[in-house]
Amino acid sequence: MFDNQKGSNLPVINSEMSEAEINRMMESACEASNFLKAISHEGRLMILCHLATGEKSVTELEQLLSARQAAVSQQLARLRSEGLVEPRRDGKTIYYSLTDRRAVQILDVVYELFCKKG
Amino acid sequence: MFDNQKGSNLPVINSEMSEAEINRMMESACEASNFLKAISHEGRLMILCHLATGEKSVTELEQLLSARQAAVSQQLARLRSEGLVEPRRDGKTIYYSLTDRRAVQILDVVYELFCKKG
DNA sequence: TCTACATATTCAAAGAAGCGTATATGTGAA
DNA sequence: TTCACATATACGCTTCTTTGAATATGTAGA
Repeated sequence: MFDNQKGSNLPVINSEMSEAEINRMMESACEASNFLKAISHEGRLMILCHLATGEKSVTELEQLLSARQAAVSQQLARLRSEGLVEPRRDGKTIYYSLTDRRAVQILDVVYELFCKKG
Repeated sequence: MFDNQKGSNLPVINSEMSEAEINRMMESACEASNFLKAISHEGRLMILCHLATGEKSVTELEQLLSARQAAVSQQLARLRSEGLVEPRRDGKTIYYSLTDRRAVQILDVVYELFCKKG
């Protein structure tokens, strides 16, 4: 039903692909699934959404998410280790901001698909 | 850095939002994260990619993924329960196809971001 | 220096996810 | 009906993820 004819730009995967091409594809799938795992967590998703409107301190995020300090900090650590966010220290507080355009692009689509529907 | 000024259509989340709006947003985030969890698995991601080129039988998918029957079947069950794929029986074999345009759209972006880069 | 505050890290416990083996279901053909 | 094939499900096991509690680090100010 929703296949390539319908405006998708997805690759055609066929049996003529070389082993090298298959391997590259598997690697990409692995990379992509790690990325998706990083953002497929309600709290982390909300953090990314909030950061999309500009940098926020950890305390601000705690309040916005009604979550505990340790939890938010851990979620930020995960996002940091995936290279999706970046800390900036100003005195005692640390501000986080998005660093990865991929996060923004996916977020855009996700928002479009899950938040704008009736 | 990557905030709304940069072409993103993400919502501005501010303190003037009503509680109802916040709740709706939390619900959407939950729904979205379930969806993302469903596709953030290397095997399921590959299944979706393969189905993007047209329907495939379970046996075909087993071969394409070099995975065992039970594993593929379980992954399909998960995708089915999320409403992302749909089975069609023809005799003894069952063909799966994509049913959710959201999967295709996300896949498109993911492919763009993870497979087309240098 | 000591204290308070903001954030990070560690670690154990709880929970969820994925996998393999075995078994069940459904279908067509003999 | 019986058999073989395609697929699905159940169950136990292992591994990954998330969380809370406690503790550590880093910074500013007294």
